[in-house]
Amino acid sequence: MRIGELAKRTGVSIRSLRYYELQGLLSSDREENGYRVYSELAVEQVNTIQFYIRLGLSTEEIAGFLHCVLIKKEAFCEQVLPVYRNKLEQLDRQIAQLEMIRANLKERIAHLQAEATEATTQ
Amino acid sequence: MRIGELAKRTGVSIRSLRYYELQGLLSSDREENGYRVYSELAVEQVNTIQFYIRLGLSTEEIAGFLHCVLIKKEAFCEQVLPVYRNKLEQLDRQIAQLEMIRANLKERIAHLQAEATEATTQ
DNA sequence: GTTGACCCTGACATCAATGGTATAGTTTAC
DNA sequence: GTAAACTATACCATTGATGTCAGGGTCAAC
Repeated sequence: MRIGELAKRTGVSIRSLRYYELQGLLSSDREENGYRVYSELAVEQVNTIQFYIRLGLSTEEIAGFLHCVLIKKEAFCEQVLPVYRNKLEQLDRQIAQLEMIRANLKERIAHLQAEATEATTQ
Repeated sequence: MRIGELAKRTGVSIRSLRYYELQGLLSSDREENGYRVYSELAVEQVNTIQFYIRLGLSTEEIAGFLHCVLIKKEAFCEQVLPVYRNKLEQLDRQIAQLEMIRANLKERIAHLQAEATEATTQ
């Protein structure tokens, strides 16, 4: 199939498919006219890429293990777990930071509301 | 004082001070030679800007109420509370999304570890 | 009169994935 | 044989605050 069909069947834009290729996540053969040609497997492959992207991984991180995952089961790809653990730590730090900001913000709001009430009751 | 001294006294880079000016957060007089000149008040003003930035607000959001906050108490600036509430909602959404990703990731990790144990005990 | 420490503006780079646009060649359907 | 639909590459834009560099003034001390 050509890129337009792959885009339709995966729900991923043509633009993104070409980007994945540039990032080494997806390969294609070419017709004589230069058009990209994909096998049926490409559909599953793009779905797999999307799965990892939704898991919060960057294309670069995915590139580190995608090839292995496509030919073996994920559990047999030793590259996967470190990436997962790394991302989890990163996520924990991000969430902690956002929660700290959130707490500060709530405190400010409560403070402002208290002052407003005070002004009203005076 | 000139920009270098303001930078030292606030811990904010010269680059950022000029950026704040561009965003309308900070103003300066100029010497005849074009050098920026700041009053003592600028130190506190920059600290105030930093305070809001650490609270997760963008320079654009800060610009919406900074002028008022600098001359009145925050509680008397009606522009502040909506920005806070808005940011809080946004933060809640962000955190919820990250936590969903985190949960998925933990599940994947647990799954992989279970498979690894299985393989060992076989 | 020169060195070094300041200051100025303007512009590009960063990070990441995606959208959009321009220009041009190819295929398909009528 | 032509119009519509598809594909190709190449490039710019987005987001936001900051770093960094280029090229050039200014000023003080020696």
